[in-house]
Amino acid sequence: MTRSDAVRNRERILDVARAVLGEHGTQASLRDVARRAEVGLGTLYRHFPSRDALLETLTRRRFEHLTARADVLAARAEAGAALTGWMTEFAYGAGAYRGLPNEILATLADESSPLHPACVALRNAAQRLLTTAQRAGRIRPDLTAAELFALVNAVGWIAERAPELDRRERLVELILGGLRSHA
Amino acid sequence: MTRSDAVRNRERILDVARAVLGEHGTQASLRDVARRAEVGLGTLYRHFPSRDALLETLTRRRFEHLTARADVLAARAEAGAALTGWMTEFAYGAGAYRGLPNEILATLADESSPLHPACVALRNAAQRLLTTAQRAGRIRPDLTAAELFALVNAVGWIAERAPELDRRERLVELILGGLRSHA
DNA sequence: ACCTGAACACCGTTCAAGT
DNA sequence: ACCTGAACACCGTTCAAGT
Repeated sequence: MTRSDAVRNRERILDVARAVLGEHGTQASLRDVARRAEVGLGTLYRHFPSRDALLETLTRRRFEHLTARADVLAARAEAGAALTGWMTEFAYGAGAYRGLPNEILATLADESSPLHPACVALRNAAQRLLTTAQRAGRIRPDLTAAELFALVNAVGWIAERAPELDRRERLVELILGGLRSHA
Repeated sequence: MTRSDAVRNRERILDVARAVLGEHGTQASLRDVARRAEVGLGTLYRHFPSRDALLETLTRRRFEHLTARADVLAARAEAGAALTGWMTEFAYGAGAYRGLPNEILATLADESSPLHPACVALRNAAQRLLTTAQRAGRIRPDLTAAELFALVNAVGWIAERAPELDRRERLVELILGGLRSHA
């Protein structure tokens, strides 16, 4: 049986973590989180043994939503529009915390991370949308899911460090349409 | 007159820094650099008051070369090919140290950094190539230099954390040509 | 069953003391 | 004119001691 003070601490940590990571990004001080949650440092580590474990809990819902959205869009929209829409939603969602696009791409290559499965699920969602769009002849057939996934994360990466480039749909459109003139 | 031990220390620090940053990227421990250079920690800080100051010295030549290359390519090649070539060279050059694309984009918004002028020069070089390519009708006229510069840095960013995506020319081609099918 | 904070091994940065 | 390393204020992570 989990003690009531334990569940209360867990909630406090998560609430504070959301605020602190929202302010300082994924590299925020975990000590600071423990302090502001008025909880011993060991308590934070007991509930979340690593930064990625905490991040996994904070982003789980959002990631699951994005994974599900891929299939919803694929069912409702035309293949090209579905991919465009998902890329935009993903670029905004993955930018929830500064440093998250970085974390996602890094975690994809780190099987030991508790965040790994969620990232793989996201990449697989991109893969399904991509295959459909390619079958419909809307996306170049040589594009791989790894490339697509890297590029859409790059959109989030760019947006978070160039204030004048924060409109994700614009960057998504540039990448989908290319930089060349089609006159 | 600068003392001979001072110039020797400076060289030692730079040699070691090249190795350490090559191994651990731009976030490498400066303490580690001082230790391996067999130099007091204060000596490192005397020669390079900040991480960016050290980085500026380490990358100056490379950045100047890339800035100059923009004009060489513009003079020799057709406008579209010049831009493609420069983007590829830039993506490889900016990836000299892990974390450098990140640093470049961040520094562009930080006027107080000793690395700032070099980054502005690079962005201006991109601007010149872009304008020429747009006048020649090869690149979409609504693309801004900030967008182009962010995207080419993103190529380096992607390449350094996705081992299977390390061929910069492929990523440059995807961004220039777009993801859509042109069948 | 869980909480706590001291302890350990790191960091970047500054600066008084030395040569 | 320059070098040195202790000192300060941080950090992530672990773990013996407590309730």
